[in-house]
Amino acid sequence: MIKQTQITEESIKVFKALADPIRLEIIKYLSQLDHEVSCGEISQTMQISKTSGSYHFKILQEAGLISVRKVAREKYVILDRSTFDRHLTHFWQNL
Amino acid sequence: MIKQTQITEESIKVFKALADPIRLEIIKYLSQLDHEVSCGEISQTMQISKTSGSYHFKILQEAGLISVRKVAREKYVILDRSTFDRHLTHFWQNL
DNA sequence: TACATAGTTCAAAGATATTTGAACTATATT
DNA sequence: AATATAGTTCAAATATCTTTGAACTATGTA
Repeated sequence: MIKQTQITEESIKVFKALADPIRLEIIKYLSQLDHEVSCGEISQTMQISKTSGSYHFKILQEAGLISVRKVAREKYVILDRSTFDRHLTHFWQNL
Repeated sequence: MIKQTQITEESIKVFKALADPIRLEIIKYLSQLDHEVSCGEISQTMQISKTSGSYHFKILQEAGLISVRKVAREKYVILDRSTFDRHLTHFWQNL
């Protein structure tokens, strides 16, 4: 029995998360590195304030597009490609 | 020479267009029928006002997700699957 | 011609999303 | 202990998105 995704809040969250230039740049950056990066490093690279960074990471995380690992003071993020697959690559199957 | 899509207004428009429950329902409906449908029929099916329908169709059209053919008084819409392919199925290639 | 139908446009109102700086928590360093 | 660093939270300001109804254009029909 294969789980069929509906048009859920989940899909909407994913597309909303993708519908912003800063967040797409973050995703692009993460996809090029393909390893964990600290939030601070990304904020610096994107030239955004830490507050703004924190906001965008929360949106990305709640959409399931990144996963987060906390190490002491720092937070490391990495793409969760399975979420991209589910909602983008397999868009028609899940509609 | 293959054209490389940037993180452009175009991508943002597509994701913004997808980030709304009504528009996702419209897309779902169109994908099931797979033929031209009038705007009025969709508005009725979705139970939205014609003004609201007109607004959402414009968003979808400007994102390139539907194409439109005008026949006298009526407007017929159909999905443009190539845009979905470009931005969803081939998301990573175009990033 | 008079009326109906399909869809658009406009501006106002309401709802959401984003940015900002200040204050905060928690950890690290001297 | 004192200071610095990484990140969060909050509320206010701003920007953007969506809905609404009224007025509109264009076409079809009696």
